[in-house]
Amino acid sequence: MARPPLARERVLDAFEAILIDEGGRAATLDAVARRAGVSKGGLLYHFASKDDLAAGLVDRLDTLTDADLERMADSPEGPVTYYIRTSVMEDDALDRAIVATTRLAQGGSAIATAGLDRSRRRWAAAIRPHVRDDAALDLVMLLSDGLYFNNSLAFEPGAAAEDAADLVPTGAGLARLIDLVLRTTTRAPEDPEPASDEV
Amino acid sequence: MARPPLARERVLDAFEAILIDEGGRAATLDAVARRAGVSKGGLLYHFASKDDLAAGLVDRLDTLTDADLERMADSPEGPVTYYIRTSVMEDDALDRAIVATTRLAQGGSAIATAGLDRSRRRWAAAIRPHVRDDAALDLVMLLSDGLYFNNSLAFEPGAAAEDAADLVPTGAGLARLIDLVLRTTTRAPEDPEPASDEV
DNA sequence: GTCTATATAGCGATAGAC
DNA sequence: GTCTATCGCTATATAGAC
Repeated sequence: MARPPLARERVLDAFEAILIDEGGRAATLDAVARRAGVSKGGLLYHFASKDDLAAGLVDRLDTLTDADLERMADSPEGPVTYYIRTSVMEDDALDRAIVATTRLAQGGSAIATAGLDRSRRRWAAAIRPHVRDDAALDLVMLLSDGLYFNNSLAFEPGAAAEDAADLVPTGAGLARLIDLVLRTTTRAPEDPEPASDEV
Repeated sequence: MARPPLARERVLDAFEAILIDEGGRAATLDAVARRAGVSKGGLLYHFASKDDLAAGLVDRLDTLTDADLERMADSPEGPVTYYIRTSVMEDDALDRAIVATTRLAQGGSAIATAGLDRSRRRWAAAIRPHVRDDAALDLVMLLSDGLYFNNSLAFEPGAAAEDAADLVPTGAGLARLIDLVLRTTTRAPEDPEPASDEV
């Protein structure tokens, strides 16, 4: 680890913050440097190009994913509950890295797309042993993706924070949703033979 | 409707295509005009500004949402199955409009964010009567969002089309997922829920 | 390691011919 | 209704002083 230069982290924080608060188009080198309290030249000393800045954000996502996988494995509530519960935007370091990287990916950054894909596969692999079958795994993963998708839209400049409240379940609503998912994905099915014929 | 000028539609198609294929940053007026086979001046006759171009895309999304709500209401498989099934990217007009608008929203376009939010609320209102409770509605909506999120990432330049295949269920896997969701959301619960009093 | 100044190119938008 | 030409601005990136 050998803690990286502080200015470098501050630049990365600023990049992340602008991506989240104002969207991908606003995240210019000028804007990032200003927010980080350095000059553009100072920024470019730490990150040689904008692509390098994106790579730095993806590195941060990888590191935070490592830590989250450990926390998830140790979680007393179980990996499924932990994963869904922590998929609502709580503005912690991991949430911010995910939303910021998503913004980059949607702008067209290949490295951001690959980084998101990599983290997602690691979470899926860790969760798989704790759910009934592949359909159940799909359900859990997609639900989490949906939560991030909505939270990320809710944080856009066009959306009032109050309006977002009823888009995504929080508190008791989230608890009921998790309960629903747990019943659906972790237990053996009550009716062992679905025998559905429609597609 | 009084069919709009063809060139206008071609420009909108090109805008959509570039957003989907190359991401938000690549969707410049020059690139859109080139792909549509018109000059930049020609483009700007139909859409006075880039914001106006975004507004045109959102209008298209609204219109396609109208049509989809009708199809969903008439669907013999039922609204829930219809909604989930059609949430995988099939490259039809509605899918393309949604993914393209999502790219714009993540770039920071307030009008795109508002448009997505509006369509999502209309779908939610149409589905609500067909599921058990609000938690079930959340599940269905978030699952659909998750499918779009993944499909939109899979279409990014950084992701090979083959790799995307195992990210999102298709065919039989999708059928099993829908079956799982239907059992979870549409039937009366085996254990009758204690009437909860919040929300 | 951080700054200012500057080069270069690309972007959105306008003007005006046809 | 579509074109070419061009303006003014902003973006990324470089050079070189401190």
